Amino acid sequence: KALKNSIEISQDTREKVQAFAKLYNYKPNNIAISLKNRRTKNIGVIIPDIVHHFFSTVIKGIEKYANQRGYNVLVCVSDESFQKEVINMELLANGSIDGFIMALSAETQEKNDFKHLQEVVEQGIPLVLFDRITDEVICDKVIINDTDIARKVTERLIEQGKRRIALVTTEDYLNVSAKRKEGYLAALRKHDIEINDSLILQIPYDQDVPERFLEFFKNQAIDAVVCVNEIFGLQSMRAIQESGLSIPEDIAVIGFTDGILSKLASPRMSSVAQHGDLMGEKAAALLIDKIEAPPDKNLMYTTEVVEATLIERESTSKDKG
Amino acid sequence: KALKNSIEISQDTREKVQAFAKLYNYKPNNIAISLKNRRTKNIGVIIPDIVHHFFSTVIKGIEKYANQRGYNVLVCVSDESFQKEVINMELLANGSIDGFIMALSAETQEKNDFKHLQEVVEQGIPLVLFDRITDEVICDKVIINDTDIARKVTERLIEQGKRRIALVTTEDYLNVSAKRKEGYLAALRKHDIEINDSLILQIPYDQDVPERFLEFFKNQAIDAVVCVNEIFGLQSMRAIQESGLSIPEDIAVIGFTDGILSKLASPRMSSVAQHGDLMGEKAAALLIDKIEAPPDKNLMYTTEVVEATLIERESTSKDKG
DNA sequence: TTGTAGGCGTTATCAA
DNA sequence: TTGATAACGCCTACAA
Repeated sequence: KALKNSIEISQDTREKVQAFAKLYNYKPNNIAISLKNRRTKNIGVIIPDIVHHFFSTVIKGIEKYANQRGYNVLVCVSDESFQKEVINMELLANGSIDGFIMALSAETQEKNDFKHLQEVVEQGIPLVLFDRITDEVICDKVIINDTDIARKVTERLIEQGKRRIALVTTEDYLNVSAKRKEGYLAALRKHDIEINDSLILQIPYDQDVPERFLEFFKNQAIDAVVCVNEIFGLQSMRAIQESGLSIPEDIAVIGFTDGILSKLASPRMSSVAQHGDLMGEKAAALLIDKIEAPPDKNLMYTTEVVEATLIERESTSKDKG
Repeated sequence: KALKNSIEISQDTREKVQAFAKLYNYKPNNIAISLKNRRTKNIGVIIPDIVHHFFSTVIKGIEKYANQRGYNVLVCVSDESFQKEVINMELLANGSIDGFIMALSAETQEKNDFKHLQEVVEQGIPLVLFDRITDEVICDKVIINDTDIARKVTERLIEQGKRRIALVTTEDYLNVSAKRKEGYLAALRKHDIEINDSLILQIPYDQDVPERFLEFFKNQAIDAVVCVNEIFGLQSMRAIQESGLSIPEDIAVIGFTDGILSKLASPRMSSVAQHGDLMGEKAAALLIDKIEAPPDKNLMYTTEVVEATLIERESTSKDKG
């Protein structure tokens, strides 16, 4: 009490106690406090890969917000592996953290197995999913309007007179890619443009195959391309340039994830900003609110949608049509 | 004991106890174990910025190694701020972690104030510094051979017939930049090339000023440039290209941090690989060894040097002079 | 205003 | 083999 300046204690005693504490360099032990309070003030974050700009941006957002509210962030990387995701969750769920924020690994999405998540939810541990989510787990979620922005972006290209618009994407089991593809198709349909499967290039996640890009752009007439991430965007740009075509005159390019790559590409790449830091902040806010809410009021789950925005740069022409 | 299959317990009782534990979904509480054992199996990592490719690579290495040895990783971002670094350290030092791995914030290096580190060391908490280190704190360290590789890289350019070699760097208080500059100067001296201050462009850390690059390359004869990081490398390439010069014929470019940016630039950028993942692993190994060593054997401190390597790509010519 | 006891979930120790 | 008890460091309730 003296240390906490309680008014129950005489000024005199307080000073003495505090002086003594300083003298002996006393610091309350977090672990003991955690044990006592049954809360650790740690939040666990599990992401597929930390080296990707989008995910590190999200972590930064989580970290920033969580620190403000007195929480620390425990980061685990699943490395796109289902098994690592499960192991990491089990490890942290044993009392190391007060709640989880996570994006599903590719393998988890492929297998469609969410038992580990269900279990955590049943144990009453708050969980927030972001970006790579699933409808099969009921919990708070933070996503961007993937379908919508992909549709808008595609329509923007159509407005500019583009007709043979390609899509470079990953495999469909990644829900974000699937949604972006949906938006792309919707835009084409709306404008009565024939859908052509040969204009869709599907590359397995994180596989490095420059030849496929080159082949794709060399062998057919394309006047614009939408890529579901930054790396595909840059690889497309390179392939286009190597084919002797110019950007944006011959082919316009739009990518997703507005990171450093987009800004420093030449020409600078138009890109959909996913606002990872904002997503991180929102996810952390949802999580900490749930953690700190009285146990009875924990029944409502929200899905927050962060509005993605198209940043137009030199890889698309600025004029309307 | 029954849960841990101790032979002191009869087969019969063990089975009963374990069945019961499963039935009630019993999981030992990490916090209580931590309190009892006086160790958390957590390691704290404090870095200036997580969005930089180099740092996220290091985290990945730490994370990977630490997990293998049963440790979790608590990440804090100092955001290049002295104050945040201090706060984060104090927060974690109160029993949340068994040891620290960190790279100093720019501000800390500028102020040259390391009291918070000294304190932690005095408290007996193991500490490993990497990349952004200081000689004033005695602890384990992991660095790359900055001076050496910068010298080699510069000499490589000289071998190729380059004479007016520029350097793009940050302010000198960042020890890595200072060392790289030293290596650059050493190479010039060794080959009797006059040192010209106007060939050194110094940009404050993380400041975005494309004009300065343009001005720098436009207004003087330069035939090669060494950049202390990837971003400066790309900005230089862009400025050079915008000035109508070609890479590597007119100006050869070499960057540091061999990340995605280097690989996806056009032309692909030659770059010094800092092997962040390896640095992370080594740092984690040093730290965990110290944590787990008997308290008397904790007197020797090592500085591990990871050999940086030059990855030659299209932004420098392959031939020798 | 101050001191003491009990408990958070483990594990180690010792007695039964 | 088994069961009881203390201790890790803190906080809170209650007694003095």
